[in-house]
Amino acid sequence: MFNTKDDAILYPINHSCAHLLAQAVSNIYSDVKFWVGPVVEEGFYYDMDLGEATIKEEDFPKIEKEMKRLAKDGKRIVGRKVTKKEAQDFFKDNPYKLYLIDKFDEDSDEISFYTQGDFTDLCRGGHVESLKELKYFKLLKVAGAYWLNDSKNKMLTRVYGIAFDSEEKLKAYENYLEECKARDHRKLGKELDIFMTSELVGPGLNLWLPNGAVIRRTLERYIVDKELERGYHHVYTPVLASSELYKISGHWDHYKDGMYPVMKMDKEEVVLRPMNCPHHMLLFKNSLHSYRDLPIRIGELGQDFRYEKSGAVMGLERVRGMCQNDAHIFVRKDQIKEEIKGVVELILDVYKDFNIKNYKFRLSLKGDDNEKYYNDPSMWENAENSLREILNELNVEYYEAKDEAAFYGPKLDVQIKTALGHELTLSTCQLDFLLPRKFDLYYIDENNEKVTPVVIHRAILGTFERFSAYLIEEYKGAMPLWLAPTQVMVIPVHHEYHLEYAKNIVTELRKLGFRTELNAKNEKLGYRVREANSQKIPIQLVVGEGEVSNNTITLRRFGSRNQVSYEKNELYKLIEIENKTKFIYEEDNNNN
RNA sequence: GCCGACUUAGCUCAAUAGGUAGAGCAACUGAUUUGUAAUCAGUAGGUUGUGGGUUCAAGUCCUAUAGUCGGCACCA
Repeated sequence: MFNTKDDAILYPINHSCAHLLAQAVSNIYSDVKFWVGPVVEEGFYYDMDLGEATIKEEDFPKIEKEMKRLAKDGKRIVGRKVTKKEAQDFFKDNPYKLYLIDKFDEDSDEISFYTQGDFTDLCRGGHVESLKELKYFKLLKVAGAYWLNDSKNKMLTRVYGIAFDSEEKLKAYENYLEECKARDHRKLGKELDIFMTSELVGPGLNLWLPNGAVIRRTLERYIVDKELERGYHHVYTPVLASSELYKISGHWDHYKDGMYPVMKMDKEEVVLRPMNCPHHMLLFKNSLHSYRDLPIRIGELGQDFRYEKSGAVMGLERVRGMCQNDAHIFVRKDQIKEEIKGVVELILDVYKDFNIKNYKFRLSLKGDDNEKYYNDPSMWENAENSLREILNELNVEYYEAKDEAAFYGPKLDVQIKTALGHELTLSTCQLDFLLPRKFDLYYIDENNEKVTPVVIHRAILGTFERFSAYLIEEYKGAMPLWLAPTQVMVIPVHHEYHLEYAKNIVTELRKLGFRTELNAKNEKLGYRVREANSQKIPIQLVVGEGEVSNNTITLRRFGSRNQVSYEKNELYKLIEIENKTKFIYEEDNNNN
């Protein structure tokens, strides 16, 4: 919607604006050493080493004013080629630029400078003609960012901004930011009483309030039923295990720091489990399997704990206590393709029910770091090629990403973007040749030989925490009927005269399985309708004199001002069908 | 974890320059007797995240600590 990076018009504007920002900063602050200032999907940023100085958000007006002044002055932005020597001389006091220049060959003819007035930057170009064209821009935020994206390096100051070619677009962007904020699941989660946290419990450990519990329970029932339909077998395993289990699996070496510390008792040493795979490996090992038994699909709504870094914790999106919609599928090599197809089908099927459309399949491949990935090149090649082959056969669109695999194998991840623009993995399907070996798993093949199975790790809803967060943001808190915490609110026009009739409706609807509440407060009807709307209750039933005498109900939906009267049973049937079809509401901008 | 900011009533927010905390909503009580997005009045509600410090005086300044937020790094 606001992609500045791939927009032919906005790219140069944002790129030049990054230079303008740097120029303004260099005029205000002394001894600033600049790193780079690229255009990103939403705007641009510039990274700089300010020495002892800091830039705060309250400094933005001052910097913006200087940017405006420079822009008004309207210097031309002029590019020219320079030699490596020339570049090195010019930036001799800037180790960051020298690092960049160093990457060029001695006789490179690709080094260029861009100059506007008294400010010159090393840059490969892509600018507007003159600073005059930069009129509609805004600085957005300031943050720290490690040089070269490496936490071992110095942290530089990064200032983000965005620029447009018209006032309207800038306004539209500001509105869009407001809209995004309104969708934030943390805000809605508080307003709609979905979840809470407490310092007495701890960061990243969420408490699901009754409304959130309904959403979660509905998701749990839904996905377990879907999986049972597809031949999964669900299990329960403990959230604790001996630390030995993770030493065998290899997780200990890779993720020790991300695990809650060991609890020591007399002779035992246990940890909170960070994932369910090892437990499921043991389940497989519990009995002897014939090649005829495979695939074996073991599912669990597994509660896990990970000690996420304090800066990473975020609402229900990144948490320390989570419940995974997990499963491990034990297959023969010849079944891999079929089974992964089944998983992808399930994902697509589920996404349809939730009306999830903005997702991308990502083939997550290993990187070059041998510490990070299990060292067995042929295993990796095999696994990565299998996944790629399957994706091509399935004819689903996907992109490949290096250095995104698990330590034990490549993944097929489904990536989504949250209301606040974070890219996250919602679903995942991982191919693993390693853990079965580590646990000495085997089945007996047709020649009576022991053969190691392959494991497919998969999570469709990912974690209930993250999936709920995503749904809340997608639906703007207005859950479709089948997921709504309170599905029906019955409102008698008069809190005494029509109470009996209203109560009967509540009883009848509850018998039909609807989560129904009564609002018979001594308040005006308008007030109680307003309450139902601010709680985003999908079905609001008003009954008064007319309804009582005709045995009817007047239906009002969340986000709509229409009122329609129905014969009682007719209405019950209508909403029963709607509940089953997982009806998705149309967007309505009049919602609160 | 790192850089920066923030934290005042259940919620959303006020409190000029340091002068002893205030409003709306919600809650409670009463009046009102309601036909589709706020009926009226009253009552109660706070060791200003927590611990130190400066000062005659701290919500306001300093310091430590916790939590939250924005990024970065991380994400099995």
